[in-house]
Amino acid sequence: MSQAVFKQTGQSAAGARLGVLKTRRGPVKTPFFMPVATRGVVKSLTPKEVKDTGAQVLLSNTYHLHLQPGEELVKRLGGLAKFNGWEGPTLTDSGGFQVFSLASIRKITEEGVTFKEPKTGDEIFISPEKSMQIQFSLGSDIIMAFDDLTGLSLETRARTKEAMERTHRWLARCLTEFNRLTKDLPDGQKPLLFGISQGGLDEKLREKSLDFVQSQPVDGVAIGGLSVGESRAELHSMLKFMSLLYDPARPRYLMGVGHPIDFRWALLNGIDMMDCVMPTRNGRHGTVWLKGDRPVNLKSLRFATDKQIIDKTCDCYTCRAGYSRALLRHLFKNSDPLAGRLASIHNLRYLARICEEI
RNA sequence: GCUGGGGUAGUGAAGCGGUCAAACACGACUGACUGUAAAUCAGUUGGCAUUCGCCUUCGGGGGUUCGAAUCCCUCCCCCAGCA
Repeated sequence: MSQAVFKQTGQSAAGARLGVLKTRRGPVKTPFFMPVATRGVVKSLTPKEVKDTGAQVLLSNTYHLHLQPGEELVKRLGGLAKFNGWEGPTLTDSGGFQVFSLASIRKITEEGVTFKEPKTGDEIFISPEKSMQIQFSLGSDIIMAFDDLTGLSLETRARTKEAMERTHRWLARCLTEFNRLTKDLPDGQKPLLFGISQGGLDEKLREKSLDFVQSQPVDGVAIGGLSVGESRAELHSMLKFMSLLYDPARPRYLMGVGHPIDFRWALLNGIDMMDCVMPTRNGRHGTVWLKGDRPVNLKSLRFATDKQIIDKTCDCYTCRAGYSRALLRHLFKNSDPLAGRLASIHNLRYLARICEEI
């Protein structure tokens, strides 16, 4: 762990932490939201469009980029930033989420996880070491530990403790490999490494996991294993519980949360950074947020003759440029990709503004 | 005018005597989406009732049959070829 990666600079009137996270591509202001660029780009958007929403950091994915086009190719092309044109820092997820989302095609052993891609027939093995190597080759600025994430169904719930313990063992291996890979880099050029805590909806496990991760020389602490199907009340209650357990000196990253209501709650409970597919996926599917965290589906018939912009209080490109709800509905109904782009921009700006205004 | 093919729910298109309110696709409407197997997925889509169900439909009319979108007669309309 390099010294003073994170510095708290204050607290918002509402109670959110304000601070600065230092990365090798420069400092970023916390709190911040990371748009998801799984395959290297935020679906359908240019880097400039993403940046103009106020985004500072992008999230990309180890698993997907390893499959296609492969980290060696990305490395040869100069790393992610050169490859995709995003000049700010990029955080890469470790492939851990795919242990959960691709549960039906994967097999976990202590050594690592084997995935059998149904589309390509490829068999992919990812271990903690392998995940570090891939992320390092991709040129990630914030590397995530490879974790074992389990769901909430009865049979997976039984695995919560086991998954947490394995995540801890794997974190140790990640650290060793990370140190090996980065030992020759000067301090300012090292990527950061974040550890991930698990524990499901069990407070004791959560506390134990946070304690363990924070005992390790990681640059940041991530909360994994939430937003996997639990109720809002359960999510909020756990976030409140954990808010008293964080190391004040390190950034806290809540993985996968992006519904504005949960987002605000997290910020008011000590979280500094988040990512989520919701603004972009829902945007592409036609749903945008209105002031008050109210989602509306632009495809709905009731917008057919609506001359208003999405939200007159919004300063995103889509709203400033004056695209009416009626036009957006028309574009959605005709499958014009511009519709999803404009809605994604609006939703990304919506979350960025929460960070700026909370 | 002759010969052949065809007219099915918003559209295209199956069905060719009962299990047909009628496959499937598209369209339409509604909903879902939280570290992206997701520009995706689910439900509804004749009327009424919306729980069993009831009613009216497959170009029009008339037959045959216990029973027809499906067979026969007739009329109307489309398409192709020949006059």
